Amino acid sequence: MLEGINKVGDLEWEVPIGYVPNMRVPGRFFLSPSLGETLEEGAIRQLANVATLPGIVKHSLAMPDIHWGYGFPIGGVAAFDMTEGVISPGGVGFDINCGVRLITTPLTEADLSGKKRELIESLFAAVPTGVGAKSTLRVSNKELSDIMVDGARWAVERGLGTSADLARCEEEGAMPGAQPETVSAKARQRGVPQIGTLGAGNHFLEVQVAREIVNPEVAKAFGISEGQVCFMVHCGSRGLGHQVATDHIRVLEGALSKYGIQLPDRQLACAPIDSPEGRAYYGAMVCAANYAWANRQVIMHEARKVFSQLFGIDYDEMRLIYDVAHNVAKFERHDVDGASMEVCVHRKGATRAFGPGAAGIPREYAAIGQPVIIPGSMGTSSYLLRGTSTAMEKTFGSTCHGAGRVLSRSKAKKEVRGRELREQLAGEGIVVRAHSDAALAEEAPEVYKPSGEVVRVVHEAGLSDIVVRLEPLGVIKG
DNA sequence: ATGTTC
Repeated sequence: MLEGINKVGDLEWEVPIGYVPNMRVPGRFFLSPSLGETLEEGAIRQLANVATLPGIVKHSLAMPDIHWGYGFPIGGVAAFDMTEGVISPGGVGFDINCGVRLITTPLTEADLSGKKRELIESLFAAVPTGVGAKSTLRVSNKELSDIMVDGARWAVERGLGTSADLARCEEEGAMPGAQPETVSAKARQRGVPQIGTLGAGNHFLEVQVAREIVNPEVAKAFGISEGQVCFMVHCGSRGLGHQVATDHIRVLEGALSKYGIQLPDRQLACAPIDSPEGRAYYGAMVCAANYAWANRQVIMHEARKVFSQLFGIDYDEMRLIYDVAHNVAKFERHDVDGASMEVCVHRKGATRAFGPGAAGIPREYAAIGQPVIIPGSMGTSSYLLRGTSTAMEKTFGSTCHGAGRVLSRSKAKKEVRGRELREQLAGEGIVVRAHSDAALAEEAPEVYKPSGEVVRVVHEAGLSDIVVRLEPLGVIKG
C-alpha cells in the first residue's frame, strides 16, 4: 500500500489529515491487497484534495473501483453540510446520472438457442448507438423541458413503459428541483436529437442470464431466479449532461474568488450549496439526471418491443427490477456523529446502497434494502446486490459502481485488437455487435479492474450483499 | 463519458 496510508480494517484504509495540506477530515477507502496493486497515487491524492473542500462531513470516501478522474476520483463519495458546504460538478462527473437498469424476461437460455444472433442484431437496429447517435423520436424544445422536469414519467406518459416501471427507479425516475432555465441553448441543442440513444464508451445494452443465485431469499423478493434471461441498460445523459457540466464548471470557476474558496486543484471548482451559482448548477444537474432516466426508459421500451416480437412474450412479462444512478449529487438525511442531518451527497462512479428501512426505496423492497446493480465490463459478469445498514453507517449509503479502468483508452487501442476480441468473445458464446471492431478494443475486459474482485470487496466490507451473478450472452455497444 | 482538443 502507498506510504502514509493507515489500515483501519480488513479492507478499509485511512488517508490521514495532513496527507495533503488543509484537509478538514480524513479520507477513507475500501480495497483488497490485489486491487491495491493497481491503485494510482494520483487517485488517492484526489481523495485527499476533496477533504479540503468547505463543509465536508465525516470522511472523503472512495469505493474499491477508485481511479483517477476529473478533480474528484471516480468511485468517490463526499457529503457536505447544507449551510457551510459546497456543490461541485467534479464530484458528479461529466456524464450526469450515468446509471444502470436491470429487467427480467420470462425466457431461459434454451429459449434463445439459434436466435441469439438475430436478437442482438434486432436490438442493434432498434437502439441507436455510438458517439453522436441520433434518436428516432422527434421532440420539440418544449418537450425537452418536459423531459428535464418529468424524467422517466415523460416517457411513460407517451406510452413508452408503465407506471409500475416508475416505482422501480431511484427517485421514481425524476428528481425534484429541475430548473430548465439553467440549461444552456447549446446543451438543449445537443439533447433534443439524442433522447433514447445509448452512446459509446462503456455504455451498453446487454442480454444476460442469472447464472448464480447467491442469496435465494432476496433474489425471490427482487423477482429473479436461476437461469432466467435478463437484460441490462447502462447509459447516461449523453451530450446534454456533458454540456451542462462544461457550462457550469466555467461559471463556478469564475465564482471561486467571490466566495473566498481556495482549491488545491481547479478541477474541484464548486460553490456554496445555497448560492446563486450552486443552486443553478444543482437545477441544471437535475435536468440532466432526469433526461438520463427518460433515456434509459425509452431504450428499455425499445428492447421490450424487440423481445416481444421475436419470442412472442407479453410486454408486461419483462419486469424492471430497478434503475440506479451512479453519477449524481443529492440532498439526503444521514446520521453524523449520532445526529441526523441533511447533507449534499456527491456520488461519482458510486451507487446508492440504502439498507432495509431507509427512506426513499420502493415499498416492495423496504424490508430487504434497495437493489444495487453493478455492470461488468464487456464479456464479464454483472452483479445484483442489495444495500445494507453498514453502508448507511460508513459510506452515506453508498457502494461501488463497476470495474474501474486500469488502462487508458489510447493504451487499450495499442494493446488490444478489436476483431480478435470479438472473435474470442464469440468463442465463449457471447455475441457482440458494435459499429466497428476498433471501438471494442477500448472496452476489452483486461483494461478494467476485475469486477468480481471489486464486488467481493464491497460484499466482504458489508457495504452491500451479493444477491445474483449474471453472465453476458450478447451485447450491443457504441 | 463527450459533435472523442471550442
